[in-house]
Amino acid sequence: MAQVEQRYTRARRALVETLVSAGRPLSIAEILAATPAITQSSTYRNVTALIDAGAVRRVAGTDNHSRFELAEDLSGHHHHLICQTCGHVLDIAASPWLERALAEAARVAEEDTGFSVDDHRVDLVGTCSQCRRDGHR
Amino acid sequence: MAQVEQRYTRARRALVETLVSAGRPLSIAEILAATPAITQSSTYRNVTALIDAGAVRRVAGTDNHSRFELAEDLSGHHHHLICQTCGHVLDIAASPWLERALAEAARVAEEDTGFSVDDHRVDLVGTCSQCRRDGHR
DNA sequence: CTTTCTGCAAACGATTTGCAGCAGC
DNA sequence: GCTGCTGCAAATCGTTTGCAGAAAG
Repeated sequence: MAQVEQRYTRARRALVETLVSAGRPLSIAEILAATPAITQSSTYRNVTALIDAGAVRRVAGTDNHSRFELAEDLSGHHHHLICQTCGHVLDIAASPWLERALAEAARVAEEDTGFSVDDHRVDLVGTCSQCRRDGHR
Repeated sequence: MAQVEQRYTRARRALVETLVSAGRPLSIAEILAATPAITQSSTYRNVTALIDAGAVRRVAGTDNHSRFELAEDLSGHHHHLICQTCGHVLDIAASPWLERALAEAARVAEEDTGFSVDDHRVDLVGTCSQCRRDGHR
C-alpha cells in the first residue's frame, strides 16, 4: 500500500491494456514481448506501482517467474488453471457451489487458528493440451 | 522424476524429520535454523533429491521464498492457510464438501480447455493473529 | 573401492535500485 | 518548474553448480 501520487503514463497504460487483452496472468517476459518500447526495469517498476495502486495482482505459478494479472476489482473473481509443464496460466470461472464451500472452509479455519481470512486462491494444476501433445518433459 | 540411486544420509534424515515435526511448509531459512550442522547448499540439494524421490513437495507462498513440505503420500491431502504479512503457512484439513466442489470444477475445466487436471491447490489468505496484534505493515 | 554426498566459493537468473535526463501535470 | 517516470547499468538476493575431499554401501 502506498502513494496515490501516481501518474498514468503511456507505459502504464500499455501495461494495463496488455493485461486486459490477455485475459490471463502474464509473466514479465510476456509483457515485455507485448510492449517492446518499454524496458524491463520500467516494467518491473510499473507492475509494482500498479499493485500499490490496487489495479494489478501478483500470482504465483509452478515455475520461478512471477506472473501478473488485473486485480479482481477490475476483472472479477476467478480461479486459475496452471500447466505444470510450460507454466502457462488460464483464468477459469468460480462456481457458486465452490465459493460456498470455500467460505465455509475459511470460517472453520478462522475459528481454529485465529487468522482472519480475507481471500483465497484456487489453482487447478495439470497439463495443457499443447504440452500433452508434445510429450510430457 | 529421477534416480532411486539415493542414499538416505544423516542430512536427509534430519531434513525429513524437521518437516515431519513442523507439520507445515518450511522455508529454507527455517530448515537451516532447525538443522544447524547442514549447509545451505546441501539443504537445497537435499530438498531437490527428496522431491525427485517423491517424499517432499515445493509449495508457493506469497513471498519470494520457496517452502517445502512432506509429499501428500506421507502427510495426507490438505490445504494451506497463508499469512500475507509474515508469509507463514499452516496446514488445514480439506472438507469432503470442498473436495467434491473442486473435483467438479476440475471436470468442467478439462471439458472447457483440453487440460488434464491432476491436482489442485487451495490457499486461504489472510493475517495471522500474531501479525494482526503487531499492527499490520 | 566405487559412487554419491558434502562444504566451500563462485556462478546464475530473476528482480531491484542509483543516477541523470525526460515527461506528466 | 517541480515531482515522478524512464533507461541504463550496477547491485541484490534466492538458488544452483563446479570441484575436491568425506561418507555411504
